[in-house]
Amino acid sequence: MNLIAELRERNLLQDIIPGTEEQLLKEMTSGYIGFDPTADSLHVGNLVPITLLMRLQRAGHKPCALVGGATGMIGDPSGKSQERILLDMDSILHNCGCIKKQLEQFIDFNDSVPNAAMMINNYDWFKDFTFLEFIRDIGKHISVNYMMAKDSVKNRLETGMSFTEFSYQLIQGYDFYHLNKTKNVLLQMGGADQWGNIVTGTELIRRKGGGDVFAFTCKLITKSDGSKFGKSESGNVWLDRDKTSPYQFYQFWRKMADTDAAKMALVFSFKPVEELKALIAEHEAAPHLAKLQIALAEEMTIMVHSEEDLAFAKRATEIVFGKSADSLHSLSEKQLLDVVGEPEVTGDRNALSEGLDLITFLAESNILSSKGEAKKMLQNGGISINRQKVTAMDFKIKLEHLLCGHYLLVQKGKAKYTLVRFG
RNA sequence: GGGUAGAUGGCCGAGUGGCUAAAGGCGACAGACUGUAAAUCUGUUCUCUCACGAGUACGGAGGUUCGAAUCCUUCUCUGCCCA
Repeated sequence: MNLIAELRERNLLQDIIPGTEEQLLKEMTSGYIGFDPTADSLHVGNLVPITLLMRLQRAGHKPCALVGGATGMIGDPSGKSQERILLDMDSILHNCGCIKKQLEQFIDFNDSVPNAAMMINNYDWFKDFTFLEFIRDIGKHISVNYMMAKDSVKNRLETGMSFTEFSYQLIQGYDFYHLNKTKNVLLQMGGADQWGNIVTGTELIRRKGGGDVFAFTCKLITKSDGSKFGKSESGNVWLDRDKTSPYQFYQFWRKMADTDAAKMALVFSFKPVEELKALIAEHEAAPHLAKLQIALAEEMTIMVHSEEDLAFAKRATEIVFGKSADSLHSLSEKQLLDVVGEPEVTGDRNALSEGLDLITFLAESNILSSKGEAKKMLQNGGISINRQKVTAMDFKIKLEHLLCGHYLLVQKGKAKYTLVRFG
């Protein structure tokens, strides 16, 4: 399989060092991508480099996931308009651990295959590297003029940049050199914003007398409306199920704009390009069916979570968005819990006999942050109880509202729900 | 080290003694329309309060004043120019 040709077909390829395609066709090649430990979970934006590693492995090559314990301490200025706050050592180590664990589920580390994946942390080779050694052995090979010409630096010349961030490209460049020398890694991949850092690495390898190395970058994922990919209503969409539930994760893909769906499907889906093109054609003919979004949401939810999580997400979607409101009332207790999940909030059943004030309850149960907010949401028509919109400001929750005698489904807006159990 | 410009709500940005919880924009949240789309329109957007209202808040600290985001002192940080 020709990886590069496939990426090109998926409109993913941005820059490529000449000879890369030939190298990948010639023999099994080790290629790496770095992940920044900026948070304790990866998010959907990281799925692009993750799928690159997966595609690399599926094409018969050896993927290498680098967790940036060292580079994370410095802060990559690429694409950033401002100096960043440094993370403390404890968080970096913690984040590295979390990210490693997540990466493990995507690529095959089983040594029985010749192209088993590797996981490495650049902190391991930087922790004992002294500053003097570094600037003498490495810094000497790269001129300041060369470093200044990089976009990541040039863009910051006006607004300022610390020496720390300025030196970032050398640190990442050294990674490539080190991996090339010690693990025979010949390829570095990354997002388009990484090109400058990658090239510093290849330059360093060249000047230190190494052999040919290769690299390519992927187009940065952009949405048609210009907003950042991977952000949704409540911030980042994480891969960690405790931060973004499988239902929310499924919804993120399901709600993707029509104009973005075709592009995203090509980027993220592992379905053959031919199949995707057929789906895209279908999607364009009948966009209101959202077939493309659903197909992608299904594939991604299985990839990141599981078949069971997908089934759950789809059932929840049916209840939350389904046309008939009374289907909710016909469910048995088991079906209800199966479909919307375990209750996240509990309430006092005794308070219901004379009616529990909804505004007070929403605020006190922390479903909404305050009575003021609850009142505003209610006024706006943004609150539904058991799929029934509530507009009365003095609405009282009573025993007869409960589903299966115990439960109340509270919705804020359309897609967000909380299941409450009384008694 | 010298000079100079600046720091305002999630972001951008107006405001240069009371009419300022602070214009406008973006973003975000919700509603209508729809297809859980886009575009459009409407409402909300410091905190608490059903509301009246109260409390915090224009980089930090102190001061002038009946009254300060606005004036003064000082500190911190940032840009630019000179050394």
